[in-house]
Amino acid sequence: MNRPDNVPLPAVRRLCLYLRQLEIIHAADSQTVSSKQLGAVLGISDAQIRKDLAHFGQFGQPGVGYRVPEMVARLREILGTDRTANVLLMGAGNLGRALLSYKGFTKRGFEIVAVFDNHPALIGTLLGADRDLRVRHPDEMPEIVEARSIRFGILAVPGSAAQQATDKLVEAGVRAVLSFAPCTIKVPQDVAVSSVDLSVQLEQLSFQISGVAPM
Amino acid sequence: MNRPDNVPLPAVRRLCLYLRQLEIIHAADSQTVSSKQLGAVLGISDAQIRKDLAHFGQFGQPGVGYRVPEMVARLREILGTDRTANVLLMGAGNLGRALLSYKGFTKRGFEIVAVFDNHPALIGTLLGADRDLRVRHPDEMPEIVEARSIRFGILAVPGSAAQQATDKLVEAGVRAVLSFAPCTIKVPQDVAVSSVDLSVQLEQLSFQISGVAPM
DNA sequence: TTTTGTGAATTGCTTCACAGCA
DNA sequence: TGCTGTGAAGCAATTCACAAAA
Repeated sequence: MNRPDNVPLPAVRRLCLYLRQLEIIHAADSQTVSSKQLGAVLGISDAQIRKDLAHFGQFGQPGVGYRVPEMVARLREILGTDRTANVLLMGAGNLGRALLSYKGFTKRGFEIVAVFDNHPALIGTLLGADRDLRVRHPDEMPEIVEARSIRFGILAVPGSAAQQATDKLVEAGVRAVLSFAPCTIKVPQDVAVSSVDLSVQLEQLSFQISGVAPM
Repeated sequence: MNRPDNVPLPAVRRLCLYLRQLEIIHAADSQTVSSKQLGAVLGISDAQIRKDLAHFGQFGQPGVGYRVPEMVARLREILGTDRTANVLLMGAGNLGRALLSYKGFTKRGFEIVAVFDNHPALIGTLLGADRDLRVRHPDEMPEIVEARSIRFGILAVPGSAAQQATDKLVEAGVRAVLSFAPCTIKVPQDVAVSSVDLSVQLEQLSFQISGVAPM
């Protein structure tokens, strides 16, 4: 596939948004869309969209726009989500269990197929909508990762356990970690990390609204 | 307070990380820290840290570094988290309930003090660690927002209900929205939004690890 | 006419490098 | 010496503007 090495990370983030919106547009039976239309919905300039797509070659037809079904397929291919990926969950606390019952993952090609937790009381319990996932001891991780070709790990453990849990994931062969831990975690260069710290999100918002209108 | 208007958003994000790390350092009883030390832990250059802080005036002492307790206080003031803020939760499904039991918010100065949901079966039920929060009908929102001076709203509803719910929040007087809905939401210019789409996070990671090592 | 794809211009962010201070 | 604060330089990302295609 035509995969340039220097795609800005902000552009990648936007490509995900394009795909999300195009799937909505596709469901509404529109066959084509222009960069201007797409940008209007997402709050992004049309030029920005064209530049982002230009990293991956020709997409649209001048005077017409982009053919929606083709573009959905192309974006999925680019993002590597054209087939379902197996995901593991580390941490079966409140947040972990909520993520398990979150249907959005499956809908977009990610399926949680294994759950791990250090807590003895949790190991062996059955989770998931169909109670079909047994919580496993982290020592089983390498075996399961190999057997089910798992590349993604979701980290939903307390900050105090985050680095140790991450090391386990990496050692087991996971290639990408989505972390909800409220701390920085260290990984080897070839492992990708995305950190979602919910408090940090609120703090950013706090800054944005402070000083504008006093309270 | 000394609040410049042109602070880059990436810088604000990093300020939150500095605060988080400084609190950890403070708990470990270190009294001072240099930009170099802090940067090493967070994977950020020392110059970057000094530039970010420079937006808000003088912080440190040449030859010594930054005094940790002072800097924690100053960053909290800058971010507007020097006192606890009341937060409302819209949506009492799986994700919403997990967020309710998440202790990280309280720890960092955000407290969920009201829960709303459209679903009749949920209204009136008691949630939270102490079962002290009654799920309310969204029509009660303006009154509660006013009474409890709520500026933050967490949106944990399905995508299909997201825009309508957002409009309710904004109408009720909420100034900042942390959305978990898998779609773009429209708000007036003076309302801040931060969108955490979990699938988009995984898709970004998917792109990052695709094409590096084949699968 | 509409809309893409793209070099050029611009804006914004990060890194560099060093004067000044402890 | 060690470290901050900061102008200058360099780099990256976005926007502009227009030739080419439908």
